[in-house]
Parts: sequence; structure tokens; C-alpha cells
Amino acid sequence: MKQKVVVGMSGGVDSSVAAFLLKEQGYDVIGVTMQIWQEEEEEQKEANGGCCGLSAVDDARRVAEKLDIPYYVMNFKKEFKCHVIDYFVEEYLQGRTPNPCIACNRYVKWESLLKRSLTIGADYIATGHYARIDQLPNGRFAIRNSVTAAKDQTYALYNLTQEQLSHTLMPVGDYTKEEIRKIAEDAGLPVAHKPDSQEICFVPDNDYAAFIDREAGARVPGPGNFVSTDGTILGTHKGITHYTVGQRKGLDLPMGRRVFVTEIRPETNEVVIGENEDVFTSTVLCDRVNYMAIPDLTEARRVKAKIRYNHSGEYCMIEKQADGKVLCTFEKPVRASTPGQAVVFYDGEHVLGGGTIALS
RNA sequence: AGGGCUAUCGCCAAGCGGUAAGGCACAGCACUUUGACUGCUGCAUUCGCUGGUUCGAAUCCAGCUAGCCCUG
Repeated sequence: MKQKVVVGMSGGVDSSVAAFLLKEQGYDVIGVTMQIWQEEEEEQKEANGGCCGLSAVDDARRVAEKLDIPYYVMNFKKEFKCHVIDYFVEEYLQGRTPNPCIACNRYVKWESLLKRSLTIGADYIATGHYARIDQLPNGRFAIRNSVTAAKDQTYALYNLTQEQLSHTLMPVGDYTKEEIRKIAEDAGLPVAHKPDSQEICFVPDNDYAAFIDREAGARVPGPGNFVSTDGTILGTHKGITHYTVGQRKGLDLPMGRRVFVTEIRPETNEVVIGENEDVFTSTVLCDRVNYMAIPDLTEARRVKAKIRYNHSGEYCMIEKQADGKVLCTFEKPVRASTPGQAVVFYDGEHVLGGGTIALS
């Protein structure tokens, strides 16, 4: 009997081709689009729709028809609100910089969608991520780099659990973006030339600070002081939710030279300003660690680590602390390690694990 | 009340009679399935105001205005 797989279809090229490939590979494919933040009425264009846009449903449905597979829209707004939007807002209110994509993957796509998929009799869920999944000799499942470094999306997937990975397929990771578009074109999929998505999906105007203002209202910390490392007051900032470590633009500080945010202090509502070199650090402490290729970190080891999406990675020693946090000591200083962002460890092509940056 | 100094883009700042450098800030674009970083482009027909001298002035002269400093 054919194995059944639910493909999360965003309406973009990648997930559409994922569905196509799996069908070709003989799976019993079901297409599902997750409704996560869009207003029902908001059936507007969403020009560059992508990952979570709204043209989503229309495009995904057309692809499903083309592939002749069953297609459903599932509502996950409640889960998305709770695990992604609220988390996103709370983190900013506390002076940290969250990565909503990671939270969405871990808690919405791979928790809620997987759970519901298993309920309807599926064996797997699949997505259009540029990453692969391997089962290692030690029996554990691990995310592996896509064949194309340019579109690698492993960073955003480090937080998945073994249970989740064991029920996941990522067929797109075996191809380059160009190949995927070619496949889509050859298969006659109507989304072959749709532009890639970008920005935070639930903040279409890209003004995340204004979004937080709308969501949190009076709880948003107001203006405070820009201070230099020695405590000198340099000016007034718009509120800590407007800033992140390493930021230069939007400071509105005519210092005569480029200056950057080096630290955000929610306790005193201060944003610390410094030179570019002040934003480099050699040590990063992370917590909420998820181990993937290994069951635990029992002894210090050397790995390559990425401290943000699109970071080329830098080698470091990682060592587990008594409290379970992991201390990373980099061989070369890394720029703008930011509390709230993830640090992901790589052992060769596989994701060893990762955590949330707590301190730099 | 006298004396001196300074007034050039939002901020800083070149310019010293020949037709407005640069930095920062800011804006747009590119890059990007997070926030950032980065790159590219743009950004004073005008030099506190009013006159004057010059073929020609931000640059010289006079008066006015404003700010700073010093002395009563």
C-alpha cells in the first residue's frame, strides 16, 4: 500500500514541486495549505505571496488540480497566533530579536500540521525547504545541507524533534533553485516563475515595529536614551522594539561616523551605541538547546556555527555548562550575536543542534 | 554699554574672487523565507539678511540680524 504524505503547499514554486516530486516517487500525496494569519476577507493580491502569502490558496489549489491530488485548506490561525505572533511580540518587548520562521517551523508546521496529518492517516508531512533529512548511523535523524549552498534553509529547521523528523520528507533539498524552477516549468505548474518570498510573512508592509505597536499597545516600552558604552547620553530612541544588535540604519544619530547598536537594555530602557568593532564577540551563550545529530553534548567539540540565517558560519568550540546552556567560543569573532536569534551547530553537512542566543 | 569672534544641506565641515568637497543622518533600489549587516543611487542653482565693488563673490566692502566670548 502506498505511503501517504501531506505536503504543506504555500502556493510557491518550491512546495509545488515538492508535491510533484513526491507524486512521481509513488506517494499518495495530499496537498494542504495552512491558513495561519491571513484574514479571510483579505483575499487581495499579495504580489509576492510566497511562503505564507495569500495568493497562496489560489495558487496551491491550481497546482493541486494540475497534479490531480486532493487539496485542503487547514486553519492554524490559533496555533500561529500563540506560537509565532505572540512569541514574536513578547521577545521584542523584552529587548530580544526573535526569529519567527524558526518558531513557525517547530510549533506550527511540524507540530500542528504533523499532528493533524497523522490524524487523517498520513505517514509523513513534506515541505518545499531546501534541506535534506538523513538517518545517521547512530539512529538519529538530522537535517542535512541542501545540495545548493545558496538556498540552504537548514538554519531555520534546527529546532525540529526526532519524532518530527522521522515523519518528514524534503524532496526539494536534492535540487538547486534553478532545477526546481525548471521542473516546475516542465511539469506545467502555473507557479514556475513566481518570485521568492521574503520578509516576515505576517508583516506585509515590513514595518515590524508598527506591527508590535498594534499588537501590544500600551505594553510597548516608549522612548528612552541612546547611551555610549561609557554611559554618555547620545540622544533619544523611539523605543527598544525598534532596534536590534548590530543595527546602523534608523538610529537618526548624526555622529559623523557610522555607529551601531551594541546592546539593548530592557531594564533601563537604554539602547547602547558603539563602534563597528564593539559589535563583535568571540563567545556566545545559548539556552533552550535542541540536539539533533547527537543525543546530548557530553564533551566539548569543535563545530561550525551560524548565528543568523545567511551567516556563512564560523568554527567554534561548544561546551555544555552545568545549567544545560551551551557556551560557544569562536575562533574568529562573530558580528552581532543577538539575544533571541538562534545559533545552529553543524557537523559537516548535518545539523548537530542549536539553541537560542542568551548572552554574547 | 563697549570690544572681539562666528554665521555654508537635518548635524559636522571644506572653500580664501572664477562659477558649492566630504562625512554622518535621511530616502529609494539591490541583497534576504527573521531582525540586522552590506552594496548602489539620490540628497544645497545655493552659502544669515540687505545693499555695494567686480566681467564674475560663499569668498572683498558697508549696514542689519543672530549666537558665542571678553570688559564695565
